[in-house]
Amino acid sequence: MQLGASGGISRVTIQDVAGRAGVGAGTVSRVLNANANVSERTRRRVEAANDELGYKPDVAARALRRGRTGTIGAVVPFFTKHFYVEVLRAVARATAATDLSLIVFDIERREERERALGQVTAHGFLDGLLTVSLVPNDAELRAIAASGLQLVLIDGSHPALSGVEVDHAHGAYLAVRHLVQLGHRRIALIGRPDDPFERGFGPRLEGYRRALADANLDVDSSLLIAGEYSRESGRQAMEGLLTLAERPTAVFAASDLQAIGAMEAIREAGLRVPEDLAVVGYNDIELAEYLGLTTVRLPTATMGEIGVRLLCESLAGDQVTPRRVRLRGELVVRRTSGGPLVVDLPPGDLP
Amino acid sequence: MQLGASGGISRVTIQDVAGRAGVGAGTVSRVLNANANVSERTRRRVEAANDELGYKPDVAARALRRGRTGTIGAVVPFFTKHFYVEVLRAVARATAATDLSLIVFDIERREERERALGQVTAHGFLDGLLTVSLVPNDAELRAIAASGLQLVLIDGSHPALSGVEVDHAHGAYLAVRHLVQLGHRRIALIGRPDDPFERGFGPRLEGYRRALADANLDVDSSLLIAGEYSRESGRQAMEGLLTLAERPTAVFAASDLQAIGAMEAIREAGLRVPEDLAVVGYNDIELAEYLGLTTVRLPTATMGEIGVRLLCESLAGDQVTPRRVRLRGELVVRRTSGGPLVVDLPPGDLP
DNA sequence: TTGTAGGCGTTATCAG
DNA sequence: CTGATAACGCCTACAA
Repeated sequence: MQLGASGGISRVTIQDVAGRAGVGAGTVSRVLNANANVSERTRRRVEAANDELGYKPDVAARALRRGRTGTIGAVVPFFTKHFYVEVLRAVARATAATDLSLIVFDIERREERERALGQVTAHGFLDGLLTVSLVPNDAELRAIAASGLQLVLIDGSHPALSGVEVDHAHGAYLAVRHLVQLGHRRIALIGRPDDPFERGFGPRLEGYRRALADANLDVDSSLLIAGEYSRESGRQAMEGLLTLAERPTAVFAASDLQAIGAMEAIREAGLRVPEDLAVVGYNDIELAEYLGLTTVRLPTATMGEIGVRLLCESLAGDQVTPRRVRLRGELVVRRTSGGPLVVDLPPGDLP
Repeated sequence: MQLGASGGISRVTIQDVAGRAGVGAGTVSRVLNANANVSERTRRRVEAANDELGYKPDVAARALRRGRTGTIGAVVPFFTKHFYVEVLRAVARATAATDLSLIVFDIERREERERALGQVTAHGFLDGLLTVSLVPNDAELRAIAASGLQLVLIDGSHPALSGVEVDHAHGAYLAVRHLVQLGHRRIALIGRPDDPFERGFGPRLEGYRRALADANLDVDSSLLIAGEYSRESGRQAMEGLLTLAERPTAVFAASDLQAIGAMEAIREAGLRVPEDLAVVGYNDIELAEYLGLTTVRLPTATMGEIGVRLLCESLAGDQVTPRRVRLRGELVVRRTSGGPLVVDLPPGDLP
C-alpha cells in the first residue's frame, strides 16, 4: 500500500472510512451527500468512523467526478466600506448554507481588478463568480464565458447576465421627494457613479430629476456636483456649494460618507443642520443612525442572498435565459432632513 | 457520446488532442509536461493539434492524478504599500516561471486575515502558502499543518518553518550609524513593529541601540516614538518630538512613509531638512528618490524569489528541515541626511 | 437498504 | 520514441 501522494499527511480516503465503518464506499458517499436511503444505524456508524478518522473528501477527486469544483468566487471592491461589507456578509452566509465554498477577492485598486478577474478566469478551478458593483468589460466577459464560468452581477446589470440590481434611481427619488415635500426648492446633488472606480452621477441623478420634475421644479446644474464615495469628497463638494451666490437649502448626497463630509463642511461654515441646510444620505451606514442622518436603506442582505441563489440556479443549469432581479431601498427619516419624526426618548432624558 | 458535464462548454480532453494529432494520449501528456523523449516531429504535431483545439488540461483531473493541485496562495497585507507590492510582484514573476498558479489574498484589515487564512486552509485546493509579514499564530499553524499545506514565511520567521527574513535590525543599524558618523548625538527613532497590524518598534530598535552603543551613546527613551506604517503616524510622532525641551538633531523613521510625514511636520515647524534636522527613512519607496530621502533599500525582489523557491522545495518534499534565509538591506545616501554625497546633475541644470 | 463496478481526465509505468 | 493501461478518489448506476 502506497502513501497518499505528497500532500503531506497520508490521505484518508472514503475507502478507509468505509472499512472502519464496515460498509461499502458507496454508502459512505451517500451519507456524506445526505443522499437518500441510508438506515439510521448505518448513518451513525459512518458518521462515527468519519469523525474518528477525520476524513475530508478530496476536492480534486470530487471535482473531477462531478464536473464541478464546488467553489465560487466573489469579487468585491473596497472591503472596508459598509455597503460592500454588508453585501459580502450576506453572500458568505448564503454560501455557507449551500455546499459551495467561497473565495473572496478584494479589489482596492483598479489594477487589482484586472488581475483578480484574470486569475479567477484563467485558473479554471471556479464554477461561478459573483461580482459586486463591478460590471466586467467585453473582453473580460468573453474570457469568462470561454472558461465556462457562470457569472452573476450584484448591484450591476448587463443584458446577457443574471444579476440583482438596486433601483438607485428610485432610492434617490425617495430622498429628493422627501426634501421637496418639506418645502425645499433648491436641492443640491452630491453624486456618485455606478462604477466605484469612477467619478460621476450614476442613476441617482435620474431619480433626482424625476422628483424635481414631479414638483415642476427645474434642475439647476450648478447644484450638481460629481464626486466619489468618500467623506473628503463630500466635504469638498459642500464647500463648493456654499460659495454659490444662491445657496441650496438642502442637499442629497449619494452616499452617507459624502453626506457626513458635507455636514462637516456645513458646520465649519457656521451653519446648522437641518435648520440652515437639510441633508439626506444614502446607504444607512452605522454612523448614520448615530448622527441622526436621514438616509436611504438598501437591502444589502437580500442582495447577497439573491446573488448566491441566482448563481446556484445558473450552476444547476436549469434555466438558460438570464434572470434579473430589481430591488428597492427605503427612506429612513431622521433628524438631518428636518422632517417630521417621532423621537422615542425615555422621559427621564428630557431636559 | 455525452456532453462534458455542466462546466458549460463541452470540454476538450487530452484524448481529443491525441486523436487530432494521430498519437496516443500519453504522448500528448509528455509534450505538455516537457517531459523528455518525444521526437521533434511528433511534438510539433501535438502542439498544432493542441492549438487548433484550444486544449486546456483539466485542473481537477491533473490534481487528482498528481496528488497536487499546482496552486499556491500568497497572503499579503496592504496591497497598496510599496514594500508589499514589490514583494508580491517578485512572487508573481517567480511563480510564473514555474508551472504553479498563484492566488493572491489581500489583507487590509485584521478580521480579513483570519478569514483569508481560514478559507485558504479549509478549502484544500492549495498546495502551499506564502505569507508576507504575517506569522500565523499557533492555532492557525496547526490548522495549516493538519491540512498538509506547505507554508513559507516571507519577511517573518518561525523556528519550525522555512522562510526568508530581512535583518531589519541591521538595516536600522546602518541608518543610525550613518547619522552617528555625521556627528549626531540626539537621534530619534520613529518606530514600526513587525506585525503590520500592531504598533511598536520591532527589531529596528535593536539596530538603533547597537549603533548608539557602538558610539558609546545612551538611549534617551523620550526620543523613541512607536507608530504605524503611515505618513500621518510619522507626522504626529515628529510633532511630538518637536515639543521636546531638548530636540533631536536627527531622526530615523522605520518606514519612508513615516519619514515623509516627519519631514512635513519639520517643515511646517519652520525648520529645514537636513540643516536643522536630518532624516533617514526605510524601504526606499519611489518617492524617496524624488524627495532625496536617505533610506535603507530592502531586497524585495530577492525576497519574493527566494520565498517562491523555498516553497517549491517544500513542495518537492526533498528536505525535511526548514530552511531559513536571512537577507540584508543597504543604505542609500541622499540629501535628507546631510551626508556627503555626489549628485550627478547634468551641468546645464546647475543654477 | 446496501455493495460493486465503471469512469471522470490525467499521468506514470511498462511493453514494444 | 511511443502506445496501451492502470491507477488517483469519488460518485452513481445497477444489481442484489
